[in-house]
Amino acid sequence: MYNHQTIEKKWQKIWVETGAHKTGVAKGKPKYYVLDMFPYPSGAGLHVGHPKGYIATDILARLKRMQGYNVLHPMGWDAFGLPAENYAIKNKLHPRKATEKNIATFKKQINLLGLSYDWDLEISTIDPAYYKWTQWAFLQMWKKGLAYESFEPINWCPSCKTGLANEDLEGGLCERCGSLVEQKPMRQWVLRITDYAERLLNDLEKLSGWEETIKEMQRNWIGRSEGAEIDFAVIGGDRSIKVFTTRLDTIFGCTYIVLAPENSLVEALQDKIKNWPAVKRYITETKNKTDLQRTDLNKAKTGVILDGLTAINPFDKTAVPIFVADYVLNSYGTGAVMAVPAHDIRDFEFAKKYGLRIKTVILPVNDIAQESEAYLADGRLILSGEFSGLDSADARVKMVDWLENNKTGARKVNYKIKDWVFSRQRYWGEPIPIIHCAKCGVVPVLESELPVVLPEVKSYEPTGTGESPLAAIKDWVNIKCPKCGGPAKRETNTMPQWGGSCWYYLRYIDPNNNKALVDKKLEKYWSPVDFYVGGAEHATRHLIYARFWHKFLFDIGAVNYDEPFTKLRQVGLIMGEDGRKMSKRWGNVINPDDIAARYGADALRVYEMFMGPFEQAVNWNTNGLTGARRFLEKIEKLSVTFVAPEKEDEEALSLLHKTIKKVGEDIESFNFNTAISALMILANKLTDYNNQNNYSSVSSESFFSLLKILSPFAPHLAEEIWEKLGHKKSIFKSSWPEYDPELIKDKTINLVVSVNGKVRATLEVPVDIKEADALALALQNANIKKWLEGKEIVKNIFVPGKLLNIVVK
RNA sequence: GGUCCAGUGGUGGAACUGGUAUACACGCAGCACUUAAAAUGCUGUGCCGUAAGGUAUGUGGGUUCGAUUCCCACCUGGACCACCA
Repeated sequence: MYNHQTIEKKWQKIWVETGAHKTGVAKGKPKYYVLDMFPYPSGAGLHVGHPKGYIATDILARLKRMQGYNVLHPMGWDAFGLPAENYAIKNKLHPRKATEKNIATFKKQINLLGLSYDWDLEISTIDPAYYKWTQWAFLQMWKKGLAYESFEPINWCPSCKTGLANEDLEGGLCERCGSLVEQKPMRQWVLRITDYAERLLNDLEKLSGWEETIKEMQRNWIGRSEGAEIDFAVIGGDRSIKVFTTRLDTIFGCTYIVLAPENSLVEALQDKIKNWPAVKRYITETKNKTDLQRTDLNKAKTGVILDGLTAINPFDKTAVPIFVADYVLNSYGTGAVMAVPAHDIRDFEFAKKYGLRIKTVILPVNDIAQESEAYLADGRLILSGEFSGLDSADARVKMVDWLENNKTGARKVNYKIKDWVFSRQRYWGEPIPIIHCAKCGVVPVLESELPVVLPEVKSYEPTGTGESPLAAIKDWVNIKCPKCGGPAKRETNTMPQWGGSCWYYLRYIDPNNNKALVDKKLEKYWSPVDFYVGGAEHATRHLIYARFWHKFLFDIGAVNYDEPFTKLRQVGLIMGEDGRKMSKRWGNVINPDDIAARYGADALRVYEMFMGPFEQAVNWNTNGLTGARRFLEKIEKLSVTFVAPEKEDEEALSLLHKTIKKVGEDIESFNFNTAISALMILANKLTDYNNQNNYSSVSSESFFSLLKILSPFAPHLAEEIWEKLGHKKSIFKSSWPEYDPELIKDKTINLVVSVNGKVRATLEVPVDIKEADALALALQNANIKKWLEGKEIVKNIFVPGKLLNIVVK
């Protein structure tokens, strides 16, 4: 038994006093940048699930330091944003006070676990010296035309009283508070992330260190589709209708056109709509629907015809009716579609309901088409003029050529990703550094005037007016125009939380730089982040936003690399013992402080890494901790009872070297569970030997190697034993042991002998045994003889070093 | 509906590139130590069977000397997206 409380307190104190975790910058050493996604310091504090990723990166950081790297391993706070602000409002505390308090709690909890962060580099997004550069980057985007004002309807959360980006929704609900999100037209700042869509997509190919699942999620989110934009001339109107389609091969089956209710063409027809009360009513009804109601897949499709208007199919010149229907989204493509009911489920459903014509123009090449539903797959074209007889894929190419030759359409690529709604009508965020002048319009704040500091307000609750609470501070809002000197007003919207987290990993490199976003020499040394770890929930938000921001910084020459994160791993959640997410609501929260106090931080670290594969969600099980604790005690006991042998035991020594190899490899590949399992097997072996002999199996040098490979997992205990065994300098100043390739080679193996694929014997033989010798040995084996009796040997399969399979009949 | 992932003992899980399935740990049972309990140590532990042996990686097929691993179909669960034309 060891007293974890004494040991852990002691070493945590020593590490601080000796500056053990200061970032190394020794010359001639390679660099390694290990980073956690920095947390929002919410009011609830940490539960045992939060540190899982931090423990993993800590193990990696400690390994890399011992391997002789200069390691950058920092931590900071994503402290602006709705959660912090909502917490502050609820608890009647100023957001800054609340945030500071939460940061203190988080930091205390993190430090209990013996994590080796360099706290000298700590940053916080709410620090004006930090957000100066968030604002600076925004201004650079504005200069390049990537930040613009828009008046389109956007997602509006009536409870948080702010506009939200598409990425902030979960199934039509506000991701923060769960309220039904409305569509509300309002002025807002938007970042043109769509300009980067192609690069964000293509450069995923470069990211071989990312898990395929995350890349796939980003591909889906960006949602690239190739197709054609087609002009349909309108009879009875002065404008043509543009539609986007990926299925140009089906155009001869187009029997009507549908416009989204918000389509600008519908607006342009205002005069006519006056005479169409049904249309007017339909549009009003649609506007009153929430996004959730509108996109409910179960509801029947509705729509209304634009009487008297027809559109002309450029291919066959047929006239088709035009409808307005809310199953068409204005935000995608042109907000208008050519409806091909025979080959699209949605159009099929709509056509059935309104009795519209269904014209089949694609026949399956092999199967038989069913008449009761739309045929969606590719096939062979019929009733399609000169294109009849072609296969779909071929037809799409020829038909788009035809469109371009006839100037009635063109090739077109569309993306699902939308521009990033970047303003929030809330207090707790970075002020957008823009001034509105009555004469000059939008004027940027001078770079020399940055940061625009978030002023103190009396009431920081959201107003719901489309302005943030900042609008109420007259002497802050009213300002002279930097261009003409006339009266002007500051922008009162603030940035979303995702702004500050787009570039924080650069700030750690150079946390006090007030002259530039980052010193380029330092950035060149440390960038990119070698290993990045965080939750899967950031796959399509933070990780897309940060890649976009970083590419922009690269384009303006502020950084040297165009992808910020080389390797990326996601942490699997730790669920409650009941299998539900840990939450106050279910009363299943396990607090890391309690566990560390009772079982020790080292046991907690070992247990969390041993629970299962790193990426996978696992249920917490306090019983499982005893296994981790027993393992640590076994090691401690080995150290206390250590007696150096005259000669090392060969088997134990070989196992040690195999374990050194495995643990090093497993840490780098994040297979912590198998690394710990290997350490346990080694500890068990050494313990067994000690129990059977009066001395230990390996030399003290070898035992030190065991301590070293244990140390990233259980740093406190490893330090303590290391010191007790006579070392003056920290174990983390020692170097990671090398395994001896000769020692890990097996001299003999257990050769499996099977008859017809069933194992009948295992023979201990030299590793390099030849087939003939193996067969001769096998044929002498009594059990094998029994199975071969009366049978004829057809052939033998021999896998050197593994098995011999005798096939009989 | 789309995209992706997974399914192995009572439980968490392991198994390299197709080559001894169930490593390691929890739990459980028995034993030792103890006045007793806890702790610790030892032994056992997929299922059927006294054993020999048989059988087992969601289900059903296939390829193979040999399949948890590869292929096809289905069932179940999860993640993300979702009227994206």
